[in-house]
Amino acid sequence: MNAAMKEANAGEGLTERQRAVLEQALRLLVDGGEKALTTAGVARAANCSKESLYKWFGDRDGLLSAMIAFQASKVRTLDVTAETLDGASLGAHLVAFAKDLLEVLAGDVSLALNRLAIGQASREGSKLGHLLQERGRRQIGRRAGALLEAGRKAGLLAFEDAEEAYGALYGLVVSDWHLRMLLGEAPGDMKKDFSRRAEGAVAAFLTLYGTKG
Amino acid sequence: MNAAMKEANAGEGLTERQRAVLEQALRLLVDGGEKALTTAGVARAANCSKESLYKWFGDRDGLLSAMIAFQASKVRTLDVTAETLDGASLGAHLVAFAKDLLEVLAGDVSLALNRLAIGQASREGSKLGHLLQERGRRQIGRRAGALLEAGRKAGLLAFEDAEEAYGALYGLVVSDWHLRMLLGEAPGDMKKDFSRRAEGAVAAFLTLYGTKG
DNA sequence: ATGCCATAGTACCGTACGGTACGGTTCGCA
DNA sequence: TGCGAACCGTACCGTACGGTACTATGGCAT
Repeated sequence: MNAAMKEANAGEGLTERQRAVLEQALRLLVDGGEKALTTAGVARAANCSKESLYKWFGDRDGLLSAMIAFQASKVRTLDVTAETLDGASLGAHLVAFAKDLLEVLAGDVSLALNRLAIGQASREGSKLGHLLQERGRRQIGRRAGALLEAGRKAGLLAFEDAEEAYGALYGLVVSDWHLRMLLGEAPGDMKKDFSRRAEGAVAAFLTLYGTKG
Repeated sequence: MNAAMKEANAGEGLTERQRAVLEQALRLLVDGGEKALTTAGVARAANCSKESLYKWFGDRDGLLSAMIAFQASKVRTLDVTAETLDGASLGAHLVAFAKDLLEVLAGDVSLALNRLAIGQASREGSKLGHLLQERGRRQIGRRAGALLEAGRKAGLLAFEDAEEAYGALYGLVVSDWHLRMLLGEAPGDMKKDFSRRAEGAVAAFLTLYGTKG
């Protein structure tokens, strides 16, 4: 594996070593929160030197940004193939999307990064917040947008503003669960309800935007 | 004003002086985030001594908890009088509730306290998170619950699980706006849409749970 | 007047963190 | 084999914060 290969398959301009370091940093963040994410701690956990951290990422904020970008680069939302949709398959796709959304939001890495970005949102013009928004929400929003658009093209959904319809779907699926998990409510207690919750939310969404009613 | 009076009209066991100090602490938090909320900074801003802070609130976490409890004690949700509801007044009440909800969530003190609690959620068993949840959400949830129950008693709403119906209303109203504001998106850009948003959400909610359709 | 209590202001201490500098080691390459 | 780059481990520095101690001051009751 030459240098070009190393740089290529990361999705970002990162070497394997740097990705391994970011992985350890994420682990630290998940386990102990932002307070545990010290430069010395990352260096110790990843068996690298602080000097290398500063050389690679500039400063602590650069490390945080790199962690967000790295995590986002790992979560690739596979685009739905534009197959022919009928009522049942649209419903199934929507339920699958809803479950995935809940699973992603309840993931410990996602929760930790959201907590990190929110905690830093007051200062620094919320740079991390915008990064997280851009890298995370845009991706999953596109998948939903494509799905909704396909449903409309197939005559199964009726809406004028796709953004509004997506907002309704998101709200029905997530409600205040995300905030509650961010505030510390154990996700473990909730995960068993994800399926039921996703199905109920999709049923309500189809009542609002489906053409069958 | 005697000592008993001082203690009485706060809603918490706080003297006027202590409430004034907490007010300054909230101001500091709103302006500069958690990083700006140092014991020395609070003492300087409130013209009090650090020793008094520790005497009154124990330690820094006690100060944070007191800030949350104090702020919650200020926001009293006036319970709706159980008047006779018709379709129009129920809709108006729901829209008013939705607007209030959005206004509260977009308030800078609310955002700052939520950011604070979320930032500390990883460690300490999320004590602040539970406190915020208990003091804030329960209040507004009760108001919504009473309203929904009144609507059902009047034959205007149909639902089996009030919690589920409330979750749908909340999701339709808030969607991901709260998270976006927590991540730093300027609330100023959104506030002008609150009315339209509240009305649309209530219309969708009535489509789902109203008895007219 | 006098003693008591609460509190402001300040000085102080220990610690922990961000960031830098330096010696020693490994590895690729000529 | 020798050289240089990258990097690890550690030591170091300045700063800032949480928390404590001490003094001074003003009000209040006896």
